[in-house]
Amino acid sequence: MVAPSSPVQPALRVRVPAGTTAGAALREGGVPTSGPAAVVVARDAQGVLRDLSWVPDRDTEVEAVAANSPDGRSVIRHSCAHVLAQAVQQHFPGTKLGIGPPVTDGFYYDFDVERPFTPEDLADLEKAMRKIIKSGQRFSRRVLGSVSEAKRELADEPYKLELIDIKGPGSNAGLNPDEVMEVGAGELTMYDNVHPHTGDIIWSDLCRGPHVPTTRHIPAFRLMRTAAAYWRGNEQNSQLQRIYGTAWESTEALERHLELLADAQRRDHRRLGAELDLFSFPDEIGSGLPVFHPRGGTVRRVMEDYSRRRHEEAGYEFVNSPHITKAQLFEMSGHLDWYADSMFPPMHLDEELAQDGTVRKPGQDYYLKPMNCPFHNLIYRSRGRSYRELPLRLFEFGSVYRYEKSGVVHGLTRARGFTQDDAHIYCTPDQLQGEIRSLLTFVLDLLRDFGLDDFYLELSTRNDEKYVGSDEQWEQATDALRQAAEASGLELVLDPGGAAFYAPKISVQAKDALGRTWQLSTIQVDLQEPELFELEYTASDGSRQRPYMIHRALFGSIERFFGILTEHYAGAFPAWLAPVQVVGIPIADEHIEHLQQVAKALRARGIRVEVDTSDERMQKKIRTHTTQKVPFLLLAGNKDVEAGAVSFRFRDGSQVNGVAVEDAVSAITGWVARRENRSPSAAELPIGES
RNA sequence: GCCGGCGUAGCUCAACUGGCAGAGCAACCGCCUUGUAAGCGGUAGGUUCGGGGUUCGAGUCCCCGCGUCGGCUCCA
Repeated sequence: MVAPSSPVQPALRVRVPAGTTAGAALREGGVPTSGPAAVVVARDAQGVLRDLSWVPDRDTEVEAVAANSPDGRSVIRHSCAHVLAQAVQQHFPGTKLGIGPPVTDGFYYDFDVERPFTPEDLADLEKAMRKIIKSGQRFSRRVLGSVSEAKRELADEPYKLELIDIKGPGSNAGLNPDEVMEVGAGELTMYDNVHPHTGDIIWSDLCRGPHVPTTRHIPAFRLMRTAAAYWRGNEQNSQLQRIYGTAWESTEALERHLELLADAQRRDHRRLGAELDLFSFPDEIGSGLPVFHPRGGTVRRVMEDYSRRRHEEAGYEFVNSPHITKAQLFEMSGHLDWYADSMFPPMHLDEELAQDGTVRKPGQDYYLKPMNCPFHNLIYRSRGRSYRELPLRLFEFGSVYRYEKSGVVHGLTRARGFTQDDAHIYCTPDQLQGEIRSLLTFVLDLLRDFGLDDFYLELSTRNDEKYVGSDEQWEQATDALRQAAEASGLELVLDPGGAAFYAPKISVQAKDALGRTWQLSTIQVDLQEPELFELEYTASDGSRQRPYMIHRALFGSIERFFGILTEHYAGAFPAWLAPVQVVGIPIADEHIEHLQQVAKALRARGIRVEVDTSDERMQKKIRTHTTQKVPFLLLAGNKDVEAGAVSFRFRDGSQVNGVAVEDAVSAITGWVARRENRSPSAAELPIGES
């Protein structure tokens, strides 16, 4: 999710004389103190964010941090989290506090509470928070003298005590500083919420700050949802109740954010899948196992056909492998050692028992395959290989099954059965670098063809707890990927420890129409499996050599990519992918015949076209097929029939009337053949040009 | 897997504290013959996710299972 754009003001810097508050100096300097650009905190000369009440002990310069800046929003959100915690402890006495940091687009706070929160609780808490905000409590920073003093004050807050302990002298070992706002480097501080008139301390929390000056500087917020979360993110720890909220510099910004969420909901592929009759998840089949309906099947087939063609052109060879295998294969590949938990449990076959019930013949375990690579390795080693054959690129639309935990299954993007556009490239060490580079180009080109064009790369390196192979191998493989990634010129983000047990990887992250990023293609250099499978080729000098192996999936999974595209286009697929590309709508029955002729001409040129001959009125048909997101509607009435023409109506409501049939046909076929990803409209379609 | 919410017709949703399961859309059958986002009328459609329990009586309350949604953890 991206923050709604806001005008970026040049940061205002002012000089703060010793003994003066940063806030006073900034006010003096004329920075806005109300509205969306109001100053909420100051950035000191070292770049550290400070409360406006901060008083430097010598003259210094500070910069105003506005409410509508990324840092400003984080501070507002963090302060809002404090208000939430105060409201919770008022409403539910005895509740223990976890942590409450700002996160992307909002904040959360974790609580150890008697019973989980209900939706009604959220409504009550929001009300209580509004009251607190309106009362204008001051956020007041107080430095604690010592660890023991802190522990005395926080004796009733076991989680905070734990944080103080973990912090230890001068280190934040094991804590993510972005998440744990409670303790900072150097000193322990409390933030007191102080009554604006009486000066009484109403509520306090261990916190490194900074905060907005008063609760009134939280202009707009909303509590979003409740959830459970493990303390310090560890499954072994107790589960706390988390409340998520969002907060913004203005009501308008909040509204924009909520609208964005609503848009995402409207684009949800699970919803569109049902509305557009693309696919479903029948309960009878099981969680995470989709069926594709004819319309979804068409889109999918077009995606696959196009991908096949591109792969063929790029020198791939097509292979096939079965969905199940004896355990032996995944023992050899190491998958059973590492990933047995996320594989479907084995089918035990061919066991024979004697009369007395003892095992006469032990039988075999068969597994559904979670990956295709071991099969491709077997194809590789089915005969002797020569260096002349390399690089050998084996491609398969391979269906795999993974036993995803029940809580993580999510539509098409996280399914238990899905089809990878999987390939394994076997090459010589000399070919590795060139192969990765051309692969990266190939991948990005193909993604662009589907209308995704905003990318960055992520390099996932070895997880030191979970890997096989030698340091040298990992270094070599990682370097090869890094070099290729750097050569691509795309932004490269590091993901330390994110690799699979057998290989480092580059993943292509793509942004969709709403600015959300999705991990799509992955490229992995694997030096382990060729060894495990004892893969070899004969080099030009007659020696036996071990090939390098590259794993790559481009869409990742067809189903997942389908889901992402559905959301990216909000169901309005580009015409070349649309399940139904053209619908003919007669004004009256007597115009059906004319449209049938047009449809015939289109169909002859490979266009997916239907004529709506139902009893409905023309207006209703337009509505129906517009909501079905058909890119081209062709209407015909008396005028059109007499002129040998049709009238275009597009998804956006624009129209071009009285187009000669021949021109209409070539305009549509041209648009589809060019694989235009834009939605056709009167302004976009070059009618009459061929 | 864990915590919480939800599950009523193909879809979206009603049914006050337990008291005769209902509407719109879709489907089907008619009428209307139409120029750019819903013409009119009718018919049919249900073991209220499944199983067990409490009760004179359960869509509603309790237990178990399945599915789903939001998180956490996970994601080769």
